[in-house]
This record gives sequence, structure tokens and C-alpha cells, in this order.
Amino acid sequence: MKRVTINDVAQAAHVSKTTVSHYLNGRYTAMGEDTKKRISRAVRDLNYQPNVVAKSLKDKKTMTIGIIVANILHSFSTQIIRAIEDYARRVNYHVIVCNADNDPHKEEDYIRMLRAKQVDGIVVIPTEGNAGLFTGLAADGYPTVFVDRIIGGAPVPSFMLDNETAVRVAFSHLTAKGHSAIGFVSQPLCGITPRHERLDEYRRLCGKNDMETFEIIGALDVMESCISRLAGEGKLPGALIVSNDLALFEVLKALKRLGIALPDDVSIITIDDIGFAEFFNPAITAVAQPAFSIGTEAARSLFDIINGGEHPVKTHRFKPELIIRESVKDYANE
Amino acid sequence: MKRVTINDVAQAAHVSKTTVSHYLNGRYTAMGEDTKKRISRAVRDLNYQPNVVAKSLKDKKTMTIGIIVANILHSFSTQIIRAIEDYARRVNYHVIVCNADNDPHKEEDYIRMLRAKQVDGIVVIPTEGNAGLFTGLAADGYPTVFVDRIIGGAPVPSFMLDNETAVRVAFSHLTAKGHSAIGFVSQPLCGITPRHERLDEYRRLCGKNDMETFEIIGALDVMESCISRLAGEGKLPGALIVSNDLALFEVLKALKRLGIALPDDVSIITIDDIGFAEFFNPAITAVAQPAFSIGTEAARSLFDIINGGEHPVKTHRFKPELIIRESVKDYANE
DNA sequence: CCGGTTTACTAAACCGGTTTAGTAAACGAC
DNA sequence: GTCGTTTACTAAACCGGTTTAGTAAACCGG
Repeated sequence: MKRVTINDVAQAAHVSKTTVSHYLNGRYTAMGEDTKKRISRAVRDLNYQPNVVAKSLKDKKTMTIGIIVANILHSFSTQIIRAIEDYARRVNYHVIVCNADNDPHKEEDYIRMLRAKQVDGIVVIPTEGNAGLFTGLAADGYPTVFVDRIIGGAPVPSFMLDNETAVRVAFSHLTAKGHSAIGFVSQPLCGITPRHERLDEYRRLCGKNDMETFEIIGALDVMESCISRLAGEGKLPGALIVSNDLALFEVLKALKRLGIALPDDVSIITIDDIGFAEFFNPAITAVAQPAFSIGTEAARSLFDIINGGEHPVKTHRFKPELIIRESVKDYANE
Repeated sequence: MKRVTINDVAQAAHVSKTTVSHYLNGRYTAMGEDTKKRISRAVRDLNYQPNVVAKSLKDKKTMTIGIIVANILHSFSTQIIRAIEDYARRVNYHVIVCNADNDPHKEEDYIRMLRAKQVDGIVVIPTEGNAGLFTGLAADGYPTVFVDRIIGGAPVPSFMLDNETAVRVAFSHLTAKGHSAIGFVSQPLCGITPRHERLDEYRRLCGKNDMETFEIIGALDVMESCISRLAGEGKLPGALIVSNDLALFEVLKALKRLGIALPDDVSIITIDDIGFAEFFNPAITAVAQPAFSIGTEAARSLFDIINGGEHPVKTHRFKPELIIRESVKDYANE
């Protein structure tokens, strides 16, 4: 796999590598027809491909960005990545994808390596543990944007769902359908923004409506047994707001195993729509977040910053959309 | 964002950059204690991070690989990427992810750019259209492995499901349960290996068992209406082998819309297990492919090649696993 | 035909590391 | 005290591009 360099081309075309470089970059001012032809021939004959690494070194620009997600297996992350990769492609960039698994050490390691590789910018779904690291990135003026989360104190623009509205929409839908006992299912908060915001708004709404809160909060691997226990005690509320798709999986598993009928025994509304919701039996009513738009806007903002644009450090909120399907029983019009 | 270079460190420590380089690379033979301390101090004080691009240029090694999938939104691709990224991380590599959307031009473009960026190797879910390109890669000795598909004539190792066995397992399961009318649902073949292999084996089995073939083959956006039409004419066979998850989505949508009961009216078995199959109503019987193992082995092989190992150009087949759930009606033990 | 401009091209520096080849000083053996 | 070796370090080349600062030759007006 011998590599052809600009020197080889220069030699073959009997010109200096300066001239070849000029030719390749379209600086034709003052170049003889014959010279052009000879270079063009040499390039073709040798099948020359410029070495981008060398160019990057000189330019201090790699045309590559990094994206750090918790886990690419989550559909939200996948959509964000796809949106960003699409945008990147349009502006001739490549995307390095990293899975930090919500582990601050892995995350820090990735960020250090990405910077060492001189990527031009980073989009990250950040973990709380690295607040200092992110503040440092911002202080260095390293182009960075957050998605889905905010890290206290780190002055980095963030792109995320309007979680309060999402919960409010879900809650209103349930009350409109005559539900008065509404539970909330979530993974442990762990300093993760959307989990906090969603739970907080749920609590606020319960308080405002003089309703008891009913929180089912646990790791994915205990959620199923947790729900089973509650159901056994007859303590499951008539409606559940499920905070995300992963939690929904566990809830559906538990209900199926327990033979609890949906929506007759319990109604469900989920935040974060998921592919199969549409043809599930019953179809799952959801408050969808525009993951693709979030990713696209995050990318747009990152590239603006990379290209020298000044960007206000603000949190960009995206409106959710209620998709009414079949998993919420209507007690209001009975 | 001013970058600190090895020269800055050298100056601060009052040594040459050669010495700093030696120090950073652990070549301590012949280095005074005091010198070491001064360099170590300077590195810390200046918060020096080596520039990997410069190192890559010299080393002719970027510690980066590329992975080209059709579409990261497909769960198979996602799993492959995750497996490869995990492996890459362990050997200190990064992964550039590209979505070629089954478009040979996009694919070619990505491959050209990845090579220009000097990535050390590529794993790709290839499209038929670029057979020549891949043969060229192989001829250049560029480390490349395929996943999920084979391209005729390109001498590149490939890692994929044993599709024949997968279909045979599905077919046997259905016949064992007393099914005699078995249909096959697939997207158009388009030269895509697994689609071909699965359909071919289905046809072979029908022939061998003196059964009529019943092929429902169409693009995703017409599949639903296609199934509706057949159902309207009463021509839907009692059992369906669905060739992949995306097709399954469409089938389930159609059945739901038509009110066709699963598994009483029609039985379903799908190739390629999908997350929600377990708690779907009814739970979907599936022939699962070990996507994660496929990705891991592909990565292992690629890095072997990168590290100079000679690798036979062979197709590595992975065994499927039958997961019996509830979507196949048992007529045999009635 | 002289001086200035334009045309066509190139030598060398530069990006930030690694590596080769070498040097100066100290040390040790005879 | 001299020669060989070891110790501690460095100048310069190199990787493959881009860019700066030129130069030589042709051209051109007066």
C-alpha cells in the first residue's frame, strides 16, 4: 500500500510541488496550459490522493467533529447522531462517535483524545460528573454544544426538549380523560437533566391539582419487579406517565407478565415516542420529542461556532408533540 | 484557544524538543533526574497535550477506523457500530461513522474521504454498485472487512449471519407446528446478500417440501397496502416468514389496521430479533442473529489485518438462534 | 533598449511531532 | 594522561502538505 505524495506528482510532471499544490487548489492564475496538462496527467496516472492529515496539520483544522453519547443503542442517541452526521456530510465533515455509557471517566478520556486528535468541535450528551471539564472546554473556547442535558455552571449552549411542557401535555391529556390517580415512572435521576425536569414538573402538577404523587423510580433491572410488587399490593395507579422509552420497555414487560390489561386496567402515556408505539396492541399514546430537529440544530450551532460565529450560551428548547393513540382509557366520556 | 506545542514545553523546561519527545514516550534511558522533573513541571504548568495529527503524519497511522453502514437508524447497524466501537476503544482507536444509505455514490465518496484522512482501516456494509471500488481497495492492500453482505468478486473477508440456516430454522419451526402454507415477506432484493440468500433458501425449502411459494416482496412504503390487498382477496397464507425487522414493522402495521389477529389468523416468525418482540402482544417468535458478536469479530479481524496479520479472505458465518414466543400458532398439537 | 510589469514558476519555511545521527562531558581502565 | 565507553543531551531531517517570498524570463511602453 505505497502512498503517492505530492512530490511524486511533482516529479512526474516535472514541476515543483508548489506548483502542484497551486494546481490542486485551483489557483490557476499564472499557469501555463502545458503545465496544467502535465500535472493533470500525472495526478491521473499515479492515482494521486492528497493526504488530509498533512493538510490538517498545516491548516489546524481536521474537518472532523466528535460526538459523545451515553449509548448509541438508545434510539434518541441514534437519531441525534444521524441528524448530525447528515449535517456534517453537507459541510464536508466527518463524525467520530463515542459511547461514554454515562461514565464520567470514559467521557473525560474521550474528550481528551478527541482534542488531541484536533477535532474541530464536539457535541456531547454530558454527564454531571464532568462539570469542571466542560467549564474548562468553554474557557479554552473549544467549540462544544450539549444535547439533551445541561451541566450546572458550564457555559455551553444546549439543545433539548421542553421537558416541562412535555410532562404538562401528558398530564393534561390524562386529566382530560378523567384520570385522577397518575403515577410517574422513571429511572433514578443521577443528575440527568431530563429526568429531573420531568419529575419536578410532575410533582408541581400533582401539587397544583391536589393530587397525590405516585413515583416509581428505579433502575431498569429492578423496575419490572418493582411494578409487580406494587400491582400485587393493588397499589398501581390508574394511569402512568413513563419518563422515557427504556422505562417503557420495562413497564410493558411487567404488565405483560402480570396480565394487566392495557388500557383497561392501567393507562399509559410515554414521553419520547418509539417506533413500535404505532402498531403496538394497544398503540401507545406518546409525547414525542423532535430528536432529529434537535440534532440538526445542535449541528448547525456547532458549525456556526466552528466558523467563528459568536453564539449566545443559551438553552434551546424544543416543543413536544402529543400523539394520541390507544393506551389511555377515556373515563371522561363514559 | 492557543495551542501549546512541544516547543513551548522544551523552552519552558530549557531542553530541546527531542528530549521532551523522549520523555513523553518513556524513553528514560540516559536522562537526568533534574531534567525529567523540569519537563514534567513544564508539561503540567502549560497543560500540554500532544498534537495527534502531527504524530499521525509522521507515523502514517491515525488510530482511527471508518465504518460505513447503510443507515445508523437500523438496529442491526447500531449494534454493529456499538460492538466495533467497544473493541476500538480497547485498542485506543476511534471510529468515524458514515451513513451511505445504500447509495453507491455516497459510499464511494465516503471511502475516498476516509482514505484521504488516512484511516487505518474500514468496515463496511457494502453496496453492490461499488464492486470495482472494493476490488481496488483489496488490491491496494487497504485493510477492509465487510459486514452482513458479500460483494461478488471483491476479495474481502465478510462477517454475516448464516442466512440459510436462519430460514431453515424458521421454516422447520413452522412446519413442526403444523403449518403448510408459508409465505415470505421481504424488501426488494437489490443485490443485497441477506435478502437473496434468505429468499433462495425459502424457495429451496418450499420446493423440497412440495409446497407452493408465496412471496410478498415490495418496498417498505408499499408493503402495507400490498398485504392489505392480499388479505382482502383472502390470499394471505397462514404463516409468514418476515425477512427483517423493517419489513416486520410494516407487516404488523398492516395486520393491526386490518384487524387480523395474531397468531389466530396468521402466524409470524421474523428473522432478526427486535427489542420489543419480547413484550409485544403476542410476543414475536424470532430467529435472532448475534449482531454484537458479528461486530466484535469483524473488529477483531480488521485490527488483526491492520497490525500486519495475514488474513484469509473468507466469509465468516454466524449461527442464528430460534427464540420461541407466541406469534406462531400450534396446529400440530391441537 | 531601458525600466517596469506581468507571467510562470520555485526554494524554503512552516505545521508539530518523531527519529537519526551525532556531540560534549564525565568516567573508568590501563 | 589517554583512549574507549557511557551518560545526557541536541541539531537537523522527516512526514506531506500549504504558503511566503522570491526569481528568471517575457513583454511592453516610451
